[in-house]
Amino acid sequence: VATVSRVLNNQPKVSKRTREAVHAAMKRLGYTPNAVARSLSRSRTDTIGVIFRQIASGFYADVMCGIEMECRARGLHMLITTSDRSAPQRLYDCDQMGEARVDGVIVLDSTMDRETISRVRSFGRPLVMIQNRCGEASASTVSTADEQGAYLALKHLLSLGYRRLLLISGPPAAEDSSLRIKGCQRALAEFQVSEEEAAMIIGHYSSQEALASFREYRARRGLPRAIFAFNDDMALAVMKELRGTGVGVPEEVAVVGFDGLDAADFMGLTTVRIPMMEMGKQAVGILAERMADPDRNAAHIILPCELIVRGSSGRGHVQP
Amino acid sequence: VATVSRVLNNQPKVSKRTREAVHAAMKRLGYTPNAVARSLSRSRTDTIGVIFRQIASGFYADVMCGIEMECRARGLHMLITTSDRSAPQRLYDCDQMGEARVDGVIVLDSTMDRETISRVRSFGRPLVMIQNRCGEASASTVSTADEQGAYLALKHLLSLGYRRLLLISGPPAAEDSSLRIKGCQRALAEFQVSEEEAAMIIGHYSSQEALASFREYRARRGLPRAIFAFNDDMALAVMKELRGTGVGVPEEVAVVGFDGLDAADFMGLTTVRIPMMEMGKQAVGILAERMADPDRNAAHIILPCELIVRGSSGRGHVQP
DNA sequence: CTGAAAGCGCTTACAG
DNA sequence: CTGAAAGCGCTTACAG
Repeated sequence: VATVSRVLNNQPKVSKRTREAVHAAMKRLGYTPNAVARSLSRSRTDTIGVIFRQIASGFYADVMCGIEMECRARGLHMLITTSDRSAPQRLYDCDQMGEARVDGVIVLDSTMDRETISRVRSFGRPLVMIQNRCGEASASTVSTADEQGAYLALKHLLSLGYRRLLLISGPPAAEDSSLRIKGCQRALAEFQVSEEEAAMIIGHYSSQEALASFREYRARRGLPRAIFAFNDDMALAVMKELRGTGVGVPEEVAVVGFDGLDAADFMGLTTVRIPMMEMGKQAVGILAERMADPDRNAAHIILPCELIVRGSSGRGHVQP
Repeated sequence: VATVSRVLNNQPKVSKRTREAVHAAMKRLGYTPNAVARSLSRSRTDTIGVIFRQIASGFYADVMCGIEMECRARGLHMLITTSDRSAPQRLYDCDQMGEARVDGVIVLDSTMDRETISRVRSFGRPLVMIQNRCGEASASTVSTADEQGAYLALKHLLSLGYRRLLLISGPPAAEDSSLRIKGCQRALAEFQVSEEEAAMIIGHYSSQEALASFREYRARRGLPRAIFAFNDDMALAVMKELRGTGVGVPEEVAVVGFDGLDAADFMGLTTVRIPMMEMGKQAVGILAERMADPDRNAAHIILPCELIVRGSSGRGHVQP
């Protein structure tokens, strides 16, 4: 038994002869190692837990794709769960993940609450947070240059001459959303445009909520000249709403999004592209390093993002 | 130890007093059950393996969402892997899943090869295949009314008066694609339109491959009057190509897809909507039943699909 | 109703 | 280089 184990783990101290004999017997008997037993004795599962806000959304799916690729490359399993649920359910799901003894966790939910995070911390395993650190100093993070991306997007709109801007933000507590707001403020300052020229409504990164807020805003204040939504889902929903109500995009209202989904490409939406797959890969990379060496310091990776200009932002406002 | 186990599993033969004492001690010590050990002794992991063709694609992501929801509802973990890889890599990934001792497997890849499937069968666990049974008589299946859906789609185009049709199919070996071809043939027969009026190119369910085939077809034979692509990804790619080259959709070429992605809604693409989440849920449902009772017969579920008419198919060809 | 004991299938010092 | 033995943390008959 011990020798078989050594052969399976490619340990050096086995004679060529027995090694071959073992391989032959394994083939003959159709033997498959039992990873559960291995996990128990090694107290290591080679499995990472991934907590997403939701699955069926372009952004999360793309990041997950990167995570999956890198897991495969490193021989890791992935256990996934979704966090867009009621608080008790979410805590329960996290506990389940903890009981499964994952070796590390990736959280991808910029709206994640503190309680859930602290539950995840209680696993005592390395944690990597994507897009939001939730104030967890000891967690590693992978994010994108949110401030800069938003700055570029708003600068783009401002330099085309648009004023009367409308920003559609994420949830107030989301770190990436706050950073994007900062980027917008920087652009406004640079163009010496007062912040009154840029109204803001909260869209919670949800196309439905963004749409509801937008309709309300529109009823009260009329149409803005340009809209910058902090993700593509919201931008696309608003763009569809505008066109559906006979408003020309970009002729009457210019629209810019954030993320770089395929759907944005299809729809000709100007956006800020985040390297989603790369984020997923990097997250697995730094997680695996901390799993191998738990004393390693938390790493913080910030990936660049890029403004992609398409039709929805138009060629600029004709100055009077 | 035994008593603690009984408490954790809510077994009846425990006095209220000890039960409470155990709970108190658990809380005090911050005890978390070790699911790995439980799996080893029960030889059951409460985990299902899910093999997708790819993750970052609307169709798969939506089905996965349904799978995840149902897994949560039933207390199952899910281990996922992607099958859109080289054959050796794919086999290796499946072996890894087998070693992890999943209790059951869901395969969602209508292009899956026989060898991989037989490897998955060798786990000796229940298997549910979504959209394609790959000739595995003993596997349960969940699919949609492919023949009927395609029939409705083509009938829609034919009844609008379009002729000179172009079908863009999936891979020849994919069962759902074959069924859709049958549905198209039925519609053609019903309209007494010869099959020459409906050319077919193979798009392999891939927007890139479909686009390449389409360009080649167009160069050789010119534009058709209407296109029916067997999934939305291909339909959207072709629609974008047409508009990008100055061809009006639907004025010059009508386009219809299949799947019912959100992107199709955004783009105003007429399509056949498949209940993707429901497919995922049902797949977990019948898998869990077979996990509980392995002698149960294979189940075969066929969910309805529905034609959603939007702008891309137009109001019909003006008869000369 | 409760506890001691064997067993799930590995890994890993420990002898030989 | 190889095998016997203990141990990973549960579950489950088996006694009491």
